[in-house]
Amino acid sequence: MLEIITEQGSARTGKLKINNKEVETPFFMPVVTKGAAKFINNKELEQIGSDAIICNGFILSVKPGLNVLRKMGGIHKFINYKGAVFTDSGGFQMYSDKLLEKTTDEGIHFKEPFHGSKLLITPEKDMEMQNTIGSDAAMCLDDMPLYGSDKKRIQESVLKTIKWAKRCKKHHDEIKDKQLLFGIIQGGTYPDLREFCARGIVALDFDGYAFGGLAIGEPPEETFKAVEAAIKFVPKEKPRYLMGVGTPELILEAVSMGVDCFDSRYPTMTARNGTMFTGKGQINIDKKEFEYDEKPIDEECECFTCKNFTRAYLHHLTRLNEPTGHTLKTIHNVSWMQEFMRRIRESIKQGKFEEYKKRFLEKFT
RNA sequence: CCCUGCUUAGCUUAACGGCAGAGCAGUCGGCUGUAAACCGACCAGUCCCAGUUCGACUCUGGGAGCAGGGA
Repeated sequence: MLEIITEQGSARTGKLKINNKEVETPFFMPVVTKGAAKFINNKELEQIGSDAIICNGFILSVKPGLNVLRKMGGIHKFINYKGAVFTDSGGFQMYSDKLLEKTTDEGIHFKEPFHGSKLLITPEKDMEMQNTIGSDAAMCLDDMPLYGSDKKRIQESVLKTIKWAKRCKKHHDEIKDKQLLFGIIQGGTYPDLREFCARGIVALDFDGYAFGGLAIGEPPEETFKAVEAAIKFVPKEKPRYLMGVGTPELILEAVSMGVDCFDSRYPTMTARNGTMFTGKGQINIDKKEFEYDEKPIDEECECFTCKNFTRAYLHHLTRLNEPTGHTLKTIHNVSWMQEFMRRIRESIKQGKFEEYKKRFLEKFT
């Protein structure tokens, strides 16, 4: 479970122990939806300091399917990754109108991603799925409303999310396994609904708590308002997970509010599109100004890409849309992000988090 | 010197005589629990000069440039 080592204000650093894996908090999980992040393999993810990743239980249960996962000895062995594996429930895939058919009280009716046939995911099935996959931490099936939904819809989502969480918890308890189960708190950007949902979810006593349905287009102040409204009701000794976040700025702010855990496709997706993290802010390597630039992406970065290749070369590869370029860019962004998390943890341990945050934000424009 | 063909945005090209469009390149944004090496915006054009016509990238005449062929 979570062992808190140092606290500074609401920010804390600690160790999350799951299934004899140990992950220092706060940490960032690269998104490994189908068992592979794009343009970077799982060994590379390990090597550059990703102690945890998140896969998608729903997608994996469709392909390669649960039989393969079972026969291949579970997710860790199958994808050859030693760190902690979280799985997402598939609730987020409601966000894709290509996948979503409808939701009922029973569960989510999906269109099967590869053939389009209909597929009902219930909380119970979802628990079986994620447990068969063998992840270290599973997520409850939640009802994820689109950004901009009216309050009535968010209210409905909160009630459904709590109801499903109850069924998830009950079924997960029956399975009897070391796998952790996280409850997800919805509520859009309405503080009262966030509070209501947090109380309802926390009452069910999960191993960890996630804030869902955020960072989907709302302004950052709204994101934080929502987290703030909910996080007060989450027990201190339980890990808190802000799903889908994100950018360095958002992570810093969330850490100072007491969040321990993040995941986002942001570093890998933006890398492919040319956006590179540096200590001075983001740059787009696709721009002509880097054509003759002999510097590494970030002069203070120690990653494989920065130690070996110039901006000019990465610019060139990007222009030609070369897969190797995408790989090198992805390695940089993920490495940079993991180094960023290390520095956050270090600064909390030294009681200098607020100074670190301030200094970072001054330079990161 | 003669004959033939061609000329539309930086490049490759659309448009019965009826609103000059597109792809690539370029510039600028965006990307946040990934069926997304993506999405959006902007920039920019009829080789030149006359003529016919309500109206010309399109038809006629002249010129320039390029390519091929013949002396």
